[in-house]
Amino acid sequence: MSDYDPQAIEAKWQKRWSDERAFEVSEDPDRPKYYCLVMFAYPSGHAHVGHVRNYMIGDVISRMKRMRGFNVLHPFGWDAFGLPAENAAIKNRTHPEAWTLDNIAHMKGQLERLGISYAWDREFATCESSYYKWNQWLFLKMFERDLAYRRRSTVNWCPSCTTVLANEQVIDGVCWRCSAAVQSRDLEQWFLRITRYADGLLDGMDRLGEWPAKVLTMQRNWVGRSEGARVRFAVPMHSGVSGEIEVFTTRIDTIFGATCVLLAPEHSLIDHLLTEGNPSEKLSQKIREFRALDRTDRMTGAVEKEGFATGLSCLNPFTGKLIPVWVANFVLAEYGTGAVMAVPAHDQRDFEFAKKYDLPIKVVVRPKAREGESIEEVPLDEAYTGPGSLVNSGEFTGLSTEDAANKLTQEAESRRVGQSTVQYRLKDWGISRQRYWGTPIPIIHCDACGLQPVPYEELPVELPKVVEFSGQGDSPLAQIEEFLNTTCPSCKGPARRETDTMDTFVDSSWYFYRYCDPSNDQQPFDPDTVGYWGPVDFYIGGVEHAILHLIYSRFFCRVFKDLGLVDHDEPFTRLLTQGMVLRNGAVMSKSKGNVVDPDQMIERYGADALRLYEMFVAPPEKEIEWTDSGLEGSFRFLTRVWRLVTGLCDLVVDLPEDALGRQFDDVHRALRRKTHESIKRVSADLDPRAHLNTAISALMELVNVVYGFCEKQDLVLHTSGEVRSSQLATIETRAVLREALEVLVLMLSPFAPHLCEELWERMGHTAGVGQQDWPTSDDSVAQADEIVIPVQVNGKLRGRLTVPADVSEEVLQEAALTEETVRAHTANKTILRVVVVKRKLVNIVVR
RNA sequence: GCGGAAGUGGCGGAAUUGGCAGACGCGCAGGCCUCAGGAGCCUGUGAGACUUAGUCUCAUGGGGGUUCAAGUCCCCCCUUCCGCACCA
Repeated sequence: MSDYDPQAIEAKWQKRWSDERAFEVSEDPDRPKYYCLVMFAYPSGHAHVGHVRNYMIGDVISRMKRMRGFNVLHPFGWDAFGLPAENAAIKNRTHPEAWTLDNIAHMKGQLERLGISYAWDREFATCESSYYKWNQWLFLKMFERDLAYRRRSTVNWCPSCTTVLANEQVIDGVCWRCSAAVQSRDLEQWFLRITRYADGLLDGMDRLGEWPAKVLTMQRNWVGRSEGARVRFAVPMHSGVSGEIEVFTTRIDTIFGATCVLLAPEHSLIDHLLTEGNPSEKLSQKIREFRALDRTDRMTGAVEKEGFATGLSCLNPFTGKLIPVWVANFVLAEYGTGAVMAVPAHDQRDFEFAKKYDLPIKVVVRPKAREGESIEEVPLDEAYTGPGSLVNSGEFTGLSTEDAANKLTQEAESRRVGQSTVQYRLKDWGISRQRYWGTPIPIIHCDACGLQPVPYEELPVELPKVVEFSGQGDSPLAQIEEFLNTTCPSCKGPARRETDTMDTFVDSSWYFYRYCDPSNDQQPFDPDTVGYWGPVDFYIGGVEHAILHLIYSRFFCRVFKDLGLVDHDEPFTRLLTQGMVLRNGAVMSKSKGNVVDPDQMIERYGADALRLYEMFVAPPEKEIEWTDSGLEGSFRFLTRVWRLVTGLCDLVVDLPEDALGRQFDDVHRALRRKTHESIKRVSADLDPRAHLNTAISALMELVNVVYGFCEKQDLVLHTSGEVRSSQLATIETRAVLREALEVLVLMLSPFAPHLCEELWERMGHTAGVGQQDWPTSDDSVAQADEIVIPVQVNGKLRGRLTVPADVSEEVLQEAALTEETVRAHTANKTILRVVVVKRKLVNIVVR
């Protein structure tokens, strides 16, 4: 009866919460809202303690915020579309849906055993047609606004997943999911025009002060805005080819030093040269070689810089001189115009290239530091890329690089040979996936009418229940005649459905809005409802989504805003990226065999101990190494709490309400002080700092102090938790104990909710601990009457003084100078100075 | 290569603004209680020295500096992790 039995307690309270629908919420304009969200789960099969950590952080914050009077939305759901389900289906001859639903059922059970305070009635899975219907709806809205479009282009192809990937899903040249090397393919694909919002995504970051700086930096790099100019170089007829080459440059100020133009191997002029010109066999050969180079090796500089003269020349519009046109393997077709002007003297890559092929190097910028020098005579051993003033630049000579850039751009514009422009690294988001288990793209291909949107009233385009998954051939949907063949909504003639499905990141880009209004069948969500709950106040998830999911969601937020469905600018006000849980130094994974199963831990120590351990071991952002002994320690602490409270609860019930108004002696005052000090510390640690680990250590200190107090009061706690000499306890003792224990249980409850509900009930309360107000500290109680002041001599600690808290500086100084050890160090020395910092320390400077 | 973050006992980690370094926990050691302890409770636990109830010295990756005072601020270096990486 009196032993801490987490299994019994946890089952009891989980049932009660569920019966009472304790965490369901509705809009309440009279209370401040708080939307606390953890990234929803991919139903891979089993949750491990790494996932659990993410959910725990959200639960602690949610429970704490509820006690602080907020109307807290804390939902959960499933990112249920995706390849693993399809692969499992192929392997096990089952259906992706069956596999997915089984996994959801299992994982939901695991989460329920952790006692997380989710509003379960808002749960949904993205594979439900009631959800993905709105993906399709949104796609059509985007199609109407030219935000969704179809285009043939070179795309990332994962040979292992047999599908296309977005740029964001290629990490260091390999597939983000399966790590297979990504290949290039030329395909017709659907894209979402995220680039339209490039500047908005950048500007919005100014408002994301509560995001980790690291994530913002990553997003900024990803968008990769750079200002510069496009300049056209005319190509006079040569071997049957002429035209012009447009280059992108951020250094138009160096254009007088451009001694060569470099083309990407895929540049259209090269195509012309190959088809209409008569290139030498050697040149054709080189171009083929360059084009065959591994895409990512080329992008990352892993291949040596190489080039070959095309035989063509072009006219530098500013010098009026003809310069050679080369094809170079390091020029990227995807970026800018696929052509660059090479300025060897002021760009390190061009410098190396020029050295290698003996191209002229013409200095056009003189560094500030070398004003007046005749720099042309000094041989360069590297490019000078810094600012300075122009030389050898015609009428622009003498201008600063900054002024020159402006003037040259104006000049280029007025002469119609170029214009200023902004270039981004960000590319439109390719969302076509040649797979089955995803949202069908609601488009119909008609030979007569072209691309036709599926009419809104025909949504959703349901995913057909396919039986066979071979893993062979192209899109599985293309093999299903009943799905494929349809009629054109416009001409009613025979037509074919689009057979690609959407990237699952579409699903996750707006699910947080759907939670606000999960069963709306008229629109994705009601704008007023999202107006109440949104944006998400606190978002918790892994840093691996720093650019993927988080940038897509910010994009969708802007689209929804343009559609008039949301009124905020950013979807997630505060972001916390939690650290991973490692075992033996590695991320937990089935293949490594180092997965820690939460169910086993719950069975041995209970969910509360598991929760507490994962929150205590390190700050939430840090990765942690799993240790069983740490979990045992947390269990031991909870047992200590259990014994303390159950052992004393007879003493603390049935006390007069005004018991705390009495006069207390030093020992009692000390406990009260600790209690109120703890309220301050724990409150500040949780909100706003989210330092959950130090909040727990403050609670542990409080428990230690209460144990010490009991010992002083001769209240001997048995192992079994019974108090031996309860009859000796005075009203005063009981009053301060009650205060301490109530505060303890209240503040521990976000971490160990089951235990605390049970203890709270045993302390004689009828309403649940989660419905209580968060305790407030009384500064007059927290204030110590006496404080300990360290005394230093020449910065070294030499003694401590116990003085009244309100001691004057003069008295403090006097006391410090007469302290015994201090005097030993000041004897026979000259006191130069005494630094007195009020309530902090005294430092005596002697010589 | 460029940028960022970090480096504190045997271990995980504490230390708002520069103000007692090592909170809290793990581990370890001793004691109490026990038939027993791998339960519980109490105590100790950075290193070293000495004239060992105490006192002193050293100590926050290394080296300099600023300051009455530095884990915290500045400069240089080392290591680790993360991000970017031919973006013209």
